[in-house]
Amino acid sequence: MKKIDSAASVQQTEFKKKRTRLAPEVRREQILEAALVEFNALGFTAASLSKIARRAGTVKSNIYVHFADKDDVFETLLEGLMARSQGNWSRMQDVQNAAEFIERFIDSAYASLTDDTIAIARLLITEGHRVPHLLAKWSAANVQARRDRQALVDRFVAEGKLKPSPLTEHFSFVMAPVVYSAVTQMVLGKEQAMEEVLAVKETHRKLLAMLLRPA
Amino acid sequence: MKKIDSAASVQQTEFKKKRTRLAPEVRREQILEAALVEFNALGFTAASLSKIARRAGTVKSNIYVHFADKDDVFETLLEGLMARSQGNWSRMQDVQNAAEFIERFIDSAYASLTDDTIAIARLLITEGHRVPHLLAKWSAANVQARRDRQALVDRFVAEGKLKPSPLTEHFSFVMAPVVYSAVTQMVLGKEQAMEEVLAVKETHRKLLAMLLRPA
Amino acid sequence: MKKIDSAASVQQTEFKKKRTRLAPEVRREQILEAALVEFNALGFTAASLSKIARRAGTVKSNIYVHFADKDDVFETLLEGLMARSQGNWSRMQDVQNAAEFIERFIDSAYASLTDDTIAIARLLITEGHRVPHLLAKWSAANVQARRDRQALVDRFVAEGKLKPSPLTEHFSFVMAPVVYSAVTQMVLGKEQAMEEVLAVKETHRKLLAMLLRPA
Amino acid sequence: MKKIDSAASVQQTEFKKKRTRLAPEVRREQILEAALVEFNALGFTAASLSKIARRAGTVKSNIYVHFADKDDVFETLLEGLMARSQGNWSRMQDVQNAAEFIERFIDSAYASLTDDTIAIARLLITEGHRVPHLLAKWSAANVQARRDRQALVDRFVAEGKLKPSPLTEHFSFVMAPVVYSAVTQMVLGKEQAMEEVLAVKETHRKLLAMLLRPA
DNA sequence: CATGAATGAGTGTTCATTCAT
DNA sequence: TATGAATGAACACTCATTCAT
Repeated sequence: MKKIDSAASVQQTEFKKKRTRLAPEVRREQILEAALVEFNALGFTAASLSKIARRAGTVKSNIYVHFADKDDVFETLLEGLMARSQGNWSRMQDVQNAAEFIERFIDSAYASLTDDTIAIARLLITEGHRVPHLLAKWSAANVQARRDRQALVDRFVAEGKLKPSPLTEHFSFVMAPVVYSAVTQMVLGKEQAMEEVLAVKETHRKLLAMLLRPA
Repeated sequence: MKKIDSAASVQQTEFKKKRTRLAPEVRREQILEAALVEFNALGFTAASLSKIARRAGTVKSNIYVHFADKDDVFETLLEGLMARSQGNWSRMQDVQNAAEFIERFIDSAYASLTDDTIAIARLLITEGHRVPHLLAKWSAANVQARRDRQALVDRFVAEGKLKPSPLTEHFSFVMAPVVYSAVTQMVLGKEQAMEEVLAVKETHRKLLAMLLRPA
Repeated sequence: MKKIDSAASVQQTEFKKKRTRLAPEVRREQILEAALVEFNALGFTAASLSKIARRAGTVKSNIYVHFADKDDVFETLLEGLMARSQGNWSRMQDVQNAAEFIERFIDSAYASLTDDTIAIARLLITEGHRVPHLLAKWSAANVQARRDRQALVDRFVAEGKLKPSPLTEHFSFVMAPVVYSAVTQMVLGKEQAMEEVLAVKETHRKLLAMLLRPA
Repeated sequence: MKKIDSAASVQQTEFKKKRTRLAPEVRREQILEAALVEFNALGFTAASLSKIARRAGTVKSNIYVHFADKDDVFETLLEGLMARSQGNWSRMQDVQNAAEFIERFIDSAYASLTDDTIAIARLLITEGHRVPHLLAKWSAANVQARRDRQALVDRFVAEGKLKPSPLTEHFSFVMAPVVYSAVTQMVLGKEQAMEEVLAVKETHRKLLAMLLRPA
């Protein structure tokens, strides 16, 4: 069985590190950071605590000082990522017209395709079933966010800022090309996907202009 | 560590099955079928050959009679799935007008969101890095397919059957809502995703009508 | 923490043994034999499967081919020992008089203080709570055996072969010095306990003569 | 592997206790008390210092302030128990006759079957090999005690208070039913053993009356 | 082609013990 | 004296893989 390495495997310095004592929050953060890399590269099962520990500059057993078990590391990680990755729609509240709306949306939506977001998305797809409660939470948060955005759009439509269309009626649809871009990145890698993602982004922008701008 | 079970766990028949000798192709197929279920439910690493074997009605070591190793099972599986899952665009060659084009596209695209397709997509996302050569192959095939479709669309546009727009210029964009639907199914499960998927499909249909129908 | 070795620790021959394939019953028996030694010397928790395996001439993982887990090894072992260690009272059925009764009883009772019996007794005391169902089974078997013996004694008393006394009325009491001897062996070891055990045996014999012989 | 819990598991108070500084002797005693419970319930190896510490209201590492290591805790504990558990034969010095002798003996012997005594007995049986020096010490003390009692009995016999018999000649034999009762308690638990223990006690009393009362 | 015994490398987890504060 | 972070050595258990039958 070919072994798949965790992307850039950890340095194998021969020096025996002295035991370094860190504040728990610091250690936790380091471990979570390492866990993100490993879980994301290999998935939950294939990722090993020893490697995570080594990447975090400590040893396996020390992980158990800070987390209950492997699941706990995973859940804590995913929870943190989720909290951080709440889309930022507050900036859309006060747009003046469709052009501005589109510009802000496209910019922030495609800017959110960072490594972290891709990571969390991938983990949700591949390992979401492991943490149904988190999934439920995330799902609920998403439903709410979607509702908020829909309300916002409805208001803009009522105010005549946006043109009504099937899109404004079911506005979560607007995320489809963003998700599509994310998936492309997941499968092909950031580099390989770049070209297509940029093309998608531009097409997305143009189509929104067509669809949303009042006559 | 919580164990995640392979959905409906394998029958535990108490009878000791006599050794049954099958034609190699049959056994291979049985094993691949079982492998699909397990790999899809658990991912490559977490899936175990014993369970696959049991599900296929044989024993672990017999897998090695038919495949080189676990990777080989996985690759063979993915290769087969890919071959089978080539979208069917041949039926679009002879459409007479935009309405027909849209209808056929929407129908076949959303009909392709079967368990199998979702399975392969998920495996590509989660374990694609394991089989870079397959990924490359699949990627190349996709690029070609995209090109073909683009050519088709270009022709229809030239023939006046479809209205030119940013969408017709970058037609792979049209797959975004389908991919979005697939991802929704992956994350939420078929049941939970149903509603949103149907809504997306309808919105998709309506928007295509707006965008593609010549004036 | 001082390590306590399993009595005579296993030979450390440097030769890499070829893999030897044995009939499952043979392997099982070898493993159980080794397990008896280790469990008896160290107790359940302190005994390790690797050592048991090494002592049995195989490797840890092979134990899992033949047993479900450590508990299974333990239970199977204890069950086997119990089955084998049923006291042999059948020979007492046809004694002609008190002298013969006493002789046979003393002989067989103290002859039963073998290493195996001591081992099982010790395991019952130290680890019995681990296998409540076995304990219950053993307890039930003992109750029954005690009843049988009591009935036998009652008959002999009725026949005038034995003199009635508080002892004949509650005959399980007769085992007390045997258990006492067993415990002495457990605590002091066979060698150290020998003297006391022999003295107990003789005193036991004499007292039984006093108590059971009809006037 | 089933986990065996320490009977009534330790309180899980959520409050973070402030560090409380105690006089060393107090802490030691608390730790030993907790250790008795845990060692007795689980045996030496299976008992864990963290649980002992938690039960003692402190933390694992604090144990090392008061004891050298786990073995030290165990030895200290056993030593203390041994010192405390010396049978009380001083009250037998001045008995006037066999009846009184028997009464006092039976009462104090069976009264000694407390949880503590059972605990120490069990620990001696299960873990005695861990502390050979203590075992030797205990053994020597026992030999001496036995000799003292024998001397006492010899005197009573000479004084005509007790009737000579094989029992008076090898008087340690008299402890056999007590040990038997202890073992019954160990194996079956206090509750389950009660009935048999009481019966043994009465039979013991009656037999002593028969054997020791001068004609 | 089929099987099940055998095995080494690995995993998550626990635990006694150390150390700096 | 008290604490909690750190660590290495173990352990039970799993699994892909091999091999003899």
